[in-house]
Amino acid sequence: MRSPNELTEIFRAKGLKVTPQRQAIFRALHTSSVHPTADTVFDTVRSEMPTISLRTVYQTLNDLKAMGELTSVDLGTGSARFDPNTRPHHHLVCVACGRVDDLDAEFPGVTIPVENDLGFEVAATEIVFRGRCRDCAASTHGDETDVTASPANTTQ
Amino acid sequence: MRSPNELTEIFRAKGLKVTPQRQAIFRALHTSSVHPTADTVFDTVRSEMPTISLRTVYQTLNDLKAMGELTSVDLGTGSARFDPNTRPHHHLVCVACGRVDDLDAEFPGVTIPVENDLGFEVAATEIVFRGRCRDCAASTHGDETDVTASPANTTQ
DNA sequence: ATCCAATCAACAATCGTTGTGAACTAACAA
DNA sequence: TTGTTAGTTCACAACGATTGTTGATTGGAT
Repeated sequence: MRSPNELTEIFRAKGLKVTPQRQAIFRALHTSSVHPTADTVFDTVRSEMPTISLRTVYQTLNDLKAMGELTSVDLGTGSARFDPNTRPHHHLVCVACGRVDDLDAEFPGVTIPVENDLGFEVAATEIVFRGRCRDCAASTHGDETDVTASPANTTQ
Repeated sequence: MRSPNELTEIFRAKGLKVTPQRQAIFRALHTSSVHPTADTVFDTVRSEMPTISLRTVYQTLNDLKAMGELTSVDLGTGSARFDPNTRPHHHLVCVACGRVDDLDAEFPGVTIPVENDLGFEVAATEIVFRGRCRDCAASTHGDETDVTASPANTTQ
């Protein structure tokens, strides 16, 4: 997570220009608490800069990703979410509202059991908790939709 | 995992007709060890039934999913993978060849730490190990591509 | 054998994302 | 300031994965 006033140096250091579009996109990313999709960023930025194009949003997001200033995650929600948190962490995905929260925690015990070892070289371990966020859990008592826990990202 | 000869009863029990297409798709799913994409199933079935359409494959796959005979997982590889294993399990995803393997193991320690509790009601926990499968690990020594472990499904 | 609902498959649409190329502008020098 | 230029923006179209539509076909209970 970077403070908005660092952005000038971040871009300059890579030889990239500091355009109003990039500033707005950067700001939109760092003020959003949820992990926005490209389209969400687009909508946010467009409210203050109506002429910006979705293409520019994608391009800038990818530039920032290439610079290591953000990561993108695909949680099976249909579109990629962009995350300014570049440290290793896991995710909480609300199946009701689509909200994605970070979980900064370590799970040292999570390794492939020897009896299941297939010679797989693990580079990264990702844990996703699916369920209902506090708000959705509170507001949906009685009219449960289908939450029957399927083990992996069930595609919609 | 079901044996192919169960399929007649499975379909009949749901009032669905046992068509040659469905038989072929069912067979393709249960003989493949990797988790095939719809397109992979399509190619497999087409080799013995050249007239089948991709649309029918998607339709049947979704029917089987609705019947609880398979699950679909989105591991950020660009397309959904279909998995006849309907019991809770986790996945090993090869970043080099895209292969997906099941991991039938329990991780009882994987719960949201109390200090991170946001009132989230967990319905399912999914763990994805990303790295290189045995074959790719063996064949890529020396010409490493970018495996820099980002914590969550890095979108391509 | 007949009939009706179920099924098939060609076609086009959708959604998220990216390629292209021409117009534009931030950054730096004069 | 102004000019130059490399780096940017953006309208348009393309792309891959998936789904909707629909007319024609067909399974199978009667």
